Order: sequence, then structure tokens, then C-alpha cells
Amino acid sequence: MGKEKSPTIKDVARIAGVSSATVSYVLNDLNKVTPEVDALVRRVAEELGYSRNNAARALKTGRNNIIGCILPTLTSPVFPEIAQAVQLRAEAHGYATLVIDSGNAPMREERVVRTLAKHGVDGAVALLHPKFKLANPPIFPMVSLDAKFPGLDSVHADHYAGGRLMAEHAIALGHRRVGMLSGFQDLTSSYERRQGFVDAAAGRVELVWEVNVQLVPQLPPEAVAAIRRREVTMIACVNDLVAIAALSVLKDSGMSVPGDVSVFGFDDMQWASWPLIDLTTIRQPLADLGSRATDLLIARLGNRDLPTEDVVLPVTLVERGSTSRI
Amino acid sequence: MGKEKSPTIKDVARIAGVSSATVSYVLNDLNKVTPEVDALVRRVAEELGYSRNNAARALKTGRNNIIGCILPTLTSPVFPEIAQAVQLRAEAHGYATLVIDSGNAPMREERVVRTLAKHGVDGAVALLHPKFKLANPPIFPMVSLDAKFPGLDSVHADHYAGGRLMAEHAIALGHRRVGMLSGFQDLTSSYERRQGFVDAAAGRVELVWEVNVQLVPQLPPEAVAAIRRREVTMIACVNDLVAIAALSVLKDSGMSVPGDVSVFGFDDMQWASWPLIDLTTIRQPLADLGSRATDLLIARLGNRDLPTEDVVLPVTLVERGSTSRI
DNA sequence: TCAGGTCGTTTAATCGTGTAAATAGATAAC
DNA sequence: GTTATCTATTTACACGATTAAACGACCTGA
Repeated sequence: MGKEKSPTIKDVARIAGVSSATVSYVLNDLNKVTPEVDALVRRVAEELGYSRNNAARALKTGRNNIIGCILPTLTSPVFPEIAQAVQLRAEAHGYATLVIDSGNAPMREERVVRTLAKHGVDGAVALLHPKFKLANPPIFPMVSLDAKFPGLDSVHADHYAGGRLMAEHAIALGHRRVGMLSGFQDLTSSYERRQGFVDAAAGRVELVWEVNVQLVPQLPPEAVAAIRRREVTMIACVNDLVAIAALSVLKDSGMSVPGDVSVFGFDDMQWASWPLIDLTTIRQPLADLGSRATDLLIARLGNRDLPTEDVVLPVTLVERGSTSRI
Repeated sequence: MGKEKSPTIKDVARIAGVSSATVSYVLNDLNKVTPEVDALVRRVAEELGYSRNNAARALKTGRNNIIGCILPTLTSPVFPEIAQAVQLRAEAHGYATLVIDSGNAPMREERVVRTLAKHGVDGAVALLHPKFKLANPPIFPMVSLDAKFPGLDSVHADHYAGGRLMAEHAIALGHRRVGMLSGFQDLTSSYERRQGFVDAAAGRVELVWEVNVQLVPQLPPEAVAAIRRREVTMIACVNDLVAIAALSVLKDSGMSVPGDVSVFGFDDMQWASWPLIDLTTIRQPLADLGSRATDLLIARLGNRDLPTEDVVLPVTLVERGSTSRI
């Protein structure tokens, strides 16, 4: 039971009777060697259970084959789905993923970026606060999730179209008086969702009240009060988490859903389909978001001079039990 | 705007007028240099914005300062809380965390371990399926989460005590006829939760029916049928996710909670406290689990010859609205 | 005075790869 | 038959850090 050092490229070379350079060429698919040597080297490498030392490769090439994935938090119903997709996709490209949660504070985001840099990520997929200040020059390439970001590639769902879809569905169901729990408007996605709704609703639906709320499952007193005034037949929410908070208040107040009031969410997070919740919502393709962002990032790692690209993914209406015709 | 190479230890050495070895000693806190030189080197490093090249360090030392965190899935209410804690703790120790989801299949777990090895993690915190086969010799140290694992350090909640707590609370509330949705018994935590309950219930509570279910929020037909037979005053569930599925079935069947039947969960996942759900449950300290496991792992990385250690964390009863006195 | 000890610093080797440049061997050109 | 051209392979160095060993300056005690 000796000190089993894991085999190096030199061990492979020695046993195969070639030089280490040849082995390197083979293992990097550089097509520089004859088929016989190629096969021989691969066989020997396989037999020895050789696996490349990433640290050495990183040192030489300056690339670590690691990307970062910065999300506001992991304890949320939506972000882990994105993280999962990023990871899967990155793995397919031969990259590992450092998932890291920023706590949704722009200040902490900047620290997180430095942390990632310290650990040598080649780039990152990030859901950033709009106030985030991009370092200049950028430490590593990033792809912005969920919103355009000046100077970065981005991938996001069509929040504006989603807002319109909500309004149109509300109209189709006969709702004329709607209350809105919108997110704070400094967040691009919250802004666009609201704007889409308002534009499509104009002249056809009255926005009886509106409260800006945090994207968490607890509502501020004004929101609770507004709901309890019973002035509307539908409550349109900036996302599913907020919608669930609204459902809670309604239940507490003895109002039935969708009998007394319909509730509309946004995101289609995993739990929206649970029978206890059963929320009508606008679905954004979370996994696609992650995969596309990862592809974009990897493409950019290959060529930093590409023009920045903004990918917009379509959203869809998912009708469940929390809404009904008036 | 030239090619700004980030400064190396040699740059620092040159500018500070010392050798690179000295810089290395200073930056690794090895207390080998005079205070003046120490201060000088630190100042120069700071001014240059020097940051150590991890790849080079890893190559030389064989340690990457990265740990893995293997979890069955990220899209679950409980695991991300663990991941978050692991990450935070690892960061405090100067380690980055590669969170990776194994899809809960023992086969995939083995692949995941190889993936982590390929990316050079120094060790991992892992929630493993009991059938997982540990490589021999182990590729890197691991700490088992949620259950003891032969040959590994472990950290887990006291599932058995939790089971007893459930039974005792049921008894205190006057319940005598209980149905149980238990998990499959090959999973240690599911087994112990059930065993604790059964032991404490013996002679005082009748287990009217029991169905083994997957740990997901959908129930198999037998379970639905059992619930609809209305033979019990309480349903004890292997975890909160299953409890929520039970709540759904009860709602569908027109039974009120806790009026007609009480429901008891296990885990105290984040959403158990939402007013819509409001689940009485046994709380396991998820964040502590993650932190303790990380500490254990880091300790082991420092000294591989330590005897393996099993840490058991206490659970607590969290009483909410889904249970009541009969 | 000089052998021996301390202490702070430097020298130099090393980790495992990637890759530019050198080389050898075969083929083609004339 | 000599030279030029190409191709497959090897040589040799660099990447940026760590660290054992060497070193020189200073101190100490007989």
C-alpha cells in the first residue's frame, strides 16, 4: 500500500514509449499524430487511469474550466432551477460551476465577483442588481440573467409580453377591476412586467390599487389593507411568491379563491402547481434561461470580441385554479 | 491600454526589493520575517492589487482549496439551505464550494464523485444514498450528511428522537388512531424517523394504516385511498413535502385540517411556515448540519488520521396550525 | 579567537502541463 | 543525387507558486 501518486502525462509517455508532448497533443485532440500513435496513447492513458491535472493546465493556459453562477439566493423556488441548468450545461462543455449566492445586495455582489476571481473562474452567469457596478476593465466575462445589462451578454424572459398576457387573460375572463402587487420598479423585470400589464390593460381594465412590495412571501400592511378592502375581482402579482402571500391574506380574511377574487402569479415556480396552491401564472422557462446563458458565456470565453448579444425567451400562460371567469 | 498581466509574486518581490520566497512566507503567515519586511511586503502587495494564483499554488501543494457539496437535488425546499451553510462556512475557511446535484441515484453519485475529483476538489460534504459504494482507496475525504456512513465522518439530525417527539406530541393532543406516510425504509433517516415514532407510540397509539411513499409532493393511489377512508385523527408524515401532498388530498376530499384530521410533518422546510400551509413539524437544524459538516471536513483535510466522528444534532417540535387537540 | 547557534533571507528545484522551436525522416522536385 | 518541402515527433522552457536547503550576518560562550 504505497503512496499511489496519480499518473502524470509523463508516466503515460514513458509507458507508451513516446514523448510527453505527443501525449499532450493526443489528449487535446490537436490532430498532430498518426492514427496508430494516437490509439496507443489513448489506450495507455485509459489503462493507467490517467486524468489530467487541472491545476497544471490552468497554470499554463490561464484557463481554469470553471464558471461562476451568481444568484441572489439559493433558498428560493426559482433560482435553483436556473443553477441546475447552468451546471448541467457547463458540465457538458467540460466546465465546473461555482454556484454562489450574493444575498441580493449590490455591495455583496461586488465582493462575490472578487471571490470568484480569487478562485479563478473563467467567467460567470449572474443575476445582478441593476445598481451593480461593473469593474473596468472587467475581471472576467459575464452573462446577465433576467435583464439586459450594459456591456454584457444577457438572457431573459420576455417580461413585458408576460405582463401583457396577464392583462389580456384578465380581460378575457371578464375582470374589470384589478389590484396589483408590483415589485419595486428599480428591478428591470418587475418594471417590465408591470409596464406590459399596464399597456395592455389601458382603457379596458381599471387598476384600482397598486402596492410595491418586496419579492418575498410576506406582505406589508398597506398591501394587506388593500386586499381587505375587497374592491377588486383580481389581484395581479409580480411573482408567484407574492401571489402566495396574497393567497394567505385572502384565506385569513375569509375570502375564497377564485370565488371572491382571482389571483395571478408570475414565474411558474415549482410549487405553483401544488394542489394547495394551484396558481394561475405566467411561466418563464427557467431551465432554458440557464442553459442559454451558459452557452453564451462559453461562446464568449472562446472569443471575447463577439458583439454582445441579448436573448429574449418567450413566456406562456399557465391556467390553474386561482383564476376564474367573473 | 496594454495587456495588463495581473501581478505575480515576483513582481511584488522585485518592487519590494526582496526575494519571492520572502513574499511567499509573508503571504502565508509563516512568521519567518521581520516585522518591517512583513509590513513592506504586505503594503506592496496591496498596492499592486496582487492576488495569489490558485492554480500555481494548487499545482505545487496538491491542494485546491475547493470542496464539493453533493446533494440529491437543488430544487427542493431543504437542500439549498444546507448548501448555503456549507458555502458560507467553506468561504470562511478560505475554500470555494462546488455544489453539485446527484439526482439521488447511487450510480450517478459515483459519477459525480469522479467529476469532482477531475475538478480537483480536496474533499466533499455529501448526502449519499446508502447503497453508494465508496471507492477504495477513497479519492478524497468525505463527510456524510443526514446519516452515518461506514468509514466516513457524519453529521445528521436526531431522526429517531424526532420520531419519538412526533408520537409524544400526538399522544399529548389526545390522538389514538394515527395513519402514517413513511418513507421507503432503505433510507436511514426515513427508517429512524419511523422507528422513533413506533417505539414511542407502542401501546398508546394505534398505527391504523401505513404507506411507504417517495419523498415528493405527490402521493400514490394507496396513500390517497387510505387518507380518504377517514379512519384516523392524525396523519404522521416522513417529511414536510409528503405532508403537503397529504394536505392537498385532504383539501380535495373536503376534509378540514386540523378539524377533521391533524397533519404532522418533518424537517421544517422554509415553506412549512407559510400561512397557506402552516404545518406542525419537527425541525431539523439544516444550516447547522451544513456548517458542522464543513468544519468536520476541513478538520479532516488537515489531518487524515483522525478517528471518524459522528455528530448528532437535536431536533425540536414546531407547533403550528395543522394539528390540534382531538 | 573561533566553533557553534540563531535568525532572516535567498537560491534553486519542483509541481504537471502546453506549446514554440528544433529535429529527424520521408517524400518530392529537378 | 542533391536539395527543398513536408510531416511526425521530440526537446526544452515557461507558467506562478511553495519550500527544503544554503547562506551570511550576528551573537554567544569557553
